Amino acid sequence: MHSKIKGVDIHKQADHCSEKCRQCPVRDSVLFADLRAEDLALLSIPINDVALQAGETLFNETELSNHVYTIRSGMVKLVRFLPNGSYRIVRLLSFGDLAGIEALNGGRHYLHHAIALQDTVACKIPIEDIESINRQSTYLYQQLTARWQKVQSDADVWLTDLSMGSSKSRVANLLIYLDDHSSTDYFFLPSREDIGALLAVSTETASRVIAAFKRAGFLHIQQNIASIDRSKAPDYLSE
Amino acid sequence: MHSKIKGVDIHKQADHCSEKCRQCPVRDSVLFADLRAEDLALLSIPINDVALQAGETLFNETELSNHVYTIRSGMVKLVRFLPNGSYRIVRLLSFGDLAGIEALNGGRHYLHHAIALQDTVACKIPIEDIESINRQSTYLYQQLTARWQKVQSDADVWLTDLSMGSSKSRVANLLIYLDDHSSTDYFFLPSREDIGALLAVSTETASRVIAAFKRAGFLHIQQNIASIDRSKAPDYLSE
DNA sequence: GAGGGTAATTGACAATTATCAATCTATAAT
DNA sequence: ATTATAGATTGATAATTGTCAATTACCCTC
Repeated sequence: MHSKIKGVDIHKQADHCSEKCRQCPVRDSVLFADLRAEDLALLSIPINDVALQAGETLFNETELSNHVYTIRSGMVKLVRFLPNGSYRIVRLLSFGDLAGIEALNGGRHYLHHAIALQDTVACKIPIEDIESINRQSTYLYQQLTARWQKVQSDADVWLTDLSMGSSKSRVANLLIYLDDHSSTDYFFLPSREDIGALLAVSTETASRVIAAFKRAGFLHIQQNIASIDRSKAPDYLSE
Repeated sequence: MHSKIKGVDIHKQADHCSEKCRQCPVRDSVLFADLRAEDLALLSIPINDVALQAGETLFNETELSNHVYTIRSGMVKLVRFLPNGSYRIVRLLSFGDLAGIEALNGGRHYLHHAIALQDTVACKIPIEDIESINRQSTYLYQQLTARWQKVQSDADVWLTDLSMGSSKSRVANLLIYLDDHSSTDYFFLPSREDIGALLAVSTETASRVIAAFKRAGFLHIQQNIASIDRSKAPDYLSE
């Protein structure tokens, strides 16, 4: 596990949000997509971008949950540590996802550790802003419900495609998942240790299967950049 | 898999909801807990109870999602079928949980099959009612957010306690989960096939572990009624 | 370019689990 | 009570996966 230092805010000083959000390049697909201009004006508390390098922590399970984070680029893993010291990655978040959504339920702290898998930029939104908008209008609720809904369906994918079946089918499903969630024809391949924690298999098993997929021509790797040839996908998917 | 017929409505005729909900014995802990009397009066569409026997279906994945269901007693399994014919139980719902919560996101159909594990009573609530209340007041949002939040934390439990580690630790964690979610000192023990689908292990493995726990005195069974002696819990929990 | 350190790969073996099959048990119907 | 039936248990074996260890590949710094 490599949980390095906390990511630093790009914009150190307070920064009135409305103008920034109106110009946000991903506004159409993120949390405030449906907000009218007058709703945006309600935001008085600064919204800052956070840039993380691979391995840096977005938030810890124990820390006060005063913000949610919209992922603008990159990828974040949500990690849960177990009493015996092992850990599991329970979800991956990418473009448009909300990290720390549980903060909206009034809890004191987060449910996971959120750690960047690769270089990541996130928009840090104070909970107070969300609640302030919610008091004045109902436009956010539809967006928030959609995010919650995605949490559920992502969890279902994890439980059915990535947590059962043989190690080969799990790894194959993970590669397809990563490829599907990439906007390019290649994607970032996590370390073998992370793949193990993603799929609940040992690091060595993850390595063996990845190596076999490379030999079979199903997977190609250059550095951490990978691509798959679906025509050579193994036929035991979902086994 | 035994997915029998659809459960029948207890109250066949339309039934104005407000009076009924005010008298609902579980109102304090279910969806409408925070509603004031004048909000309850907004409910014009009938809300009916549904009684299911073990094995009966509450809803299918393919059916139109026009209702959510508050579980008032009993237990429901959420099942996802895989392309290859196998299936997995991705969650268990009991007292106070909302089944079909994904209907609130405007989708056409449900994400799972919901099947009663034991005799179950649920309160069938039209989506239109929820939306109608939401247009007039914000009291429901806090309740709904809490339910979504529970979906997330339940999924985390599934992924960490019930989907990784040895089969023995998974079964032990399941027994503790079932015991914790029971209001009595005993609980309903699912069939070995269902335990297998819950934990992503084979039916035979589930049977072997259950039998071993019985021999060890950790688990006691009479019919489908089970209880555990935590002092005899195996020490490899969360392994 | 050389060296150091971390991650990945591979091997050998042990442990766990799935699979196939048989037997046993409990429940319901006759 | 008897029998039929489905579920539970158990056995034997094969397949998969984990574990421990060694080796190799790769990246980063100097």
